[in-house]
Amino acid sequence: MSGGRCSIVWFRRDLRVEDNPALAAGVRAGAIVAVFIWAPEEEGVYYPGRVSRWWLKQSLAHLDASLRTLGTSLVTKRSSDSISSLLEVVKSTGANQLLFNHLYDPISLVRDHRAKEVLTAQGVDVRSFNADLLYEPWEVRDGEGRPFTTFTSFWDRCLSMLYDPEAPLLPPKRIISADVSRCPSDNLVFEDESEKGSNALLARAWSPGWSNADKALTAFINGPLIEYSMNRRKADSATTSFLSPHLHFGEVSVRKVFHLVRMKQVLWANEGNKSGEESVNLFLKSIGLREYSRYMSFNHPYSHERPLLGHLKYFPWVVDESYFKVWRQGRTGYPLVDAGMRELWATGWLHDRIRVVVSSFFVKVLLLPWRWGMKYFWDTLLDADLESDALGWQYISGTLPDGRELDRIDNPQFEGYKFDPNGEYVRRWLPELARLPTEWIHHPWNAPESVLQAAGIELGSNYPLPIVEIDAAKARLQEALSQMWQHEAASRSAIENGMEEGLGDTSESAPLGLPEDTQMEMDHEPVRNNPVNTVIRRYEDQMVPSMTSSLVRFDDEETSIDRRNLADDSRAEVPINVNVNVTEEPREPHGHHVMQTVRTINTFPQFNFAMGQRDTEDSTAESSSSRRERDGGVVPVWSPSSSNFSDQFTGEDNGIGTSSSYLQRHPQSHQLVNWRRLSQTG
DNA sequence: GCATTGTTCGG
DNA sequence: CGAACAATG
Repeated sequence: MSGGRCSIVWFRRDLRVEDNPALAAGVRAGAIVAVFIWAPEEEGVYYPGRVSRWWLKQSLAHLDASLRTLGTSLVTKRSSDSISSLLEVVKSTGANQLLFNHLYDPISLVRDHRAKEVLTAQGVDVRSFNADLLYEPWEVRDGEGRPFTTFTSFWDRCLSMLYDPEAPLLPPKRIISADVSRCPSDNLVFEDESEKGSNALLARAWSPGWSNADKALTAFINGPLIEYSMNRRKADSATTSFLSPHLHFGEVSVRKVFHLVRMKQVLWANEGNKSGEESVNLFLKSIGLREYSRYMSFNHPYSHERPLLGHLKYFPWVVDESYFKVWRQGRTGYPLVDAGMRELWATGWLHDRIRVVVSSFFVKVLLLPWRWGMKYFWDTLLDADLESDALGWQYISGTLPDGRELDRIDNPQFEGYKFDPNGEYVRRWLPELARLPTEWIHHPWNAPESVLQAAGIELGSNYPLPIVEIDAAKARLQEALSQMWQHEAASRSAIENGMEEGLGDTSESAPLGLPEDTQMEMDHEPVRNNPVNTVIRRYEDQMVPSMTSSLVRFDDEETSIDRRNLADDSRAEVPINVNVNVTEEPREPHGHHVMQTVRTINTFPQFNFAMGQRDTEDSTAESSSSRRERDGGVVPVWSPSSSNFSDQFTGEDNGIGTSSSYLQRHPQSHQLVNWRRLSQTG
C-alpha cells in the first residue's frame, strides 16, 4: 500500500525505531523523510543543560545509524523556528504528509498545534500519535469526565482502564527513503570546547541510543526488578532501572516497559512471589508518576513555574544567592545533602531518594524558591525532564493536593541513617569525611574533637558546620508559614473589600531568569464538568494535544468571552512571548522585577474570573485579580487557557473523590500547609 | 496472644 | 491527617 505518499517523520523526543507510531505510519504510507530539528531557542530558559545535550547528540547518532541500516538517514536542521524548518523540508522534498508523536510540555503543546495549523494550511496532511504514554491525558478522566487531581486516583484509573495500553510496534523491516538530495542536513553543535572534557567521562557510565535503552530495560527486568521493593531505600545501590534518560528522549517506549514488566508480574504472581509482585507495583508506580507528570502538564500548563496550590505565592522565600551557591557546591554541612549535590555535579545523576533529600532541604531548610532548584536540576541532570521535575518539586514544596506537607522537615541526619547506614555513599562523594567513623558520618558536628582530629577534619575549615541548625530551620519555617498565611488572609480580605490590588505578594521574584510566580488563584470555581466535550477519538486520530484542544471544553461553558481572541492568543503568540521575555534579568533586592508584561495578559484579563466563584461579584474579582497580575509585573503567560486548568485545585465542591469530605473535616489553620485547609479558607 | 499506644510515612 | 507498622504491656 505504498504509492504517492511522501511523509516527513518529525523526530523529537521519540528517538527510536521500535514502537514508533509516527514512523510506522510513514513506512506504511510510502517514502519517508526522517527529520530532527534542533531549535533550542524555542525552549526559552529551558535550553538543555550540558549533559542533556551530550545525551541527545549520542542518541541522534545512534538513531541515524539505525535508520541507515533500514534504508534512509536522519536529516538534521538547525533552526530558531521549527515550523519554518518543516516548511522548508516540505518544499525541498515534496513531502505531502507530516507525522509526529505527541509531547505534552507547554511549549510543545503550543508549537505542535501551530505546526499542524500551518502545515495543514499548506495542503500537508498532518497526523500525530501517542508514543510517550500508556494513555493520552484526555483518556483518563473521572466518572464525570474531569481530570483527576491526585496521583493515586489517576493511577488507579490507569491500571483499571477497560482497554490495555497499545501493544508495542515492531521496528520497520525496511524504509523507503524519499529523495532528500535537495534537503541538506545542518551540522548540529551540541557541545562547546569547554564542555568536551567533562562530557568525555559520561560515555563511561552511559550508553545513549534506543538499542542500548532496550538492553538496559532487559537487564533491569531480569535483574534488579525483583528486588526493587527491598532495595529502594538505599541511596547507593545500583537497583534502579536507570531508564529515565532513555525514557526522556523516547529511546524506549513506556508501553514496552509496561508490557514486559507486567508479564514478569504475572509470572511472579503465579509463583507466589509476593515481593516480586510488590516490586513490580512499586516500579510501575514510578512509571505512573512519569505519566502523571505529562498529565499534569497537559491539564495545568503552568505547573513548571507556578505552584498548583496558590498559597505558596505568599511564601517569604529567602532570596539568597549565597545559600544557593552553598547548596550547589555541596557545602551545607549536612553530609547526605552534600554528597548528593557533589554526585549530581560530577555525574548528572542522583538516586530518586537523594533527589528528595536535597530538594526538600533546599525548600524547607534553606527556604530558597523551588524554581531555582528546579532550574539547577534542569541544567545538571542527565535525565532532566521538565514535566517530571516540575512534578517532583511541586511535590516537595507542598503545592500538590497529595504532595508532602510543607511544615515537615526531614532531617538529613536521620535520612542518612536510613538511606546510607554505613556511610559509604557519603564517603564516596565527600573525601574530606572519608576517615570519619560511621557513627559520626551523618552528624560530624556531634563528634568528639579527638575523633575529628583523627579523621583529619576541622569543622568550619575543611568541612563546614551546618549552614542552618535543624531546630532553627524548623522555627524559621514555621515563621515563614505563618507569614504566608497572614499575607494570604490579608490579601484575600483586601480583595473581598474591593481593593484593587490585594496586597503585594512576597512571592518569588524572577531570579535566574525564571519567570515570576504569580497567580494560581485559589478562589476560582472549577466548572469543567462537561464530559460531552471530552475528546474521545480513535487512536490514530488527528488530535494534537494542545492548549486549544483542551479549550474546547470550557468554550462551551464560557459565554462571556471572545473565544476567537482567546484561541488565537494561545496558539500563535505564546511561545514567542516566552522566549522573548524569559531571559536573564538582573535581580533586584526586594524581588520587584521589571520585566516586560506579556501581551496575552492584557488581551485576556477576564478569563479567570468568568469561571470564577459564584458568590463573588464577578466584576470585582475580575478587576482586582487581573490588576494584581499586571502589577506583579512579571507574568509570562503563554496561554490564557492554562490558568483555567488549575482552578480545579481550588474549589471546594468540585467533588474530587474523597477530597470534599476532607474539606469538611479540617478547620482552617495557620499552622499547617495543607490544601484541604486552604480550600476552606475561601 | 492480642489489644493498646507510639512511630513512621505517605506521590 | 490516617493507614500501616512497631513496640509494649
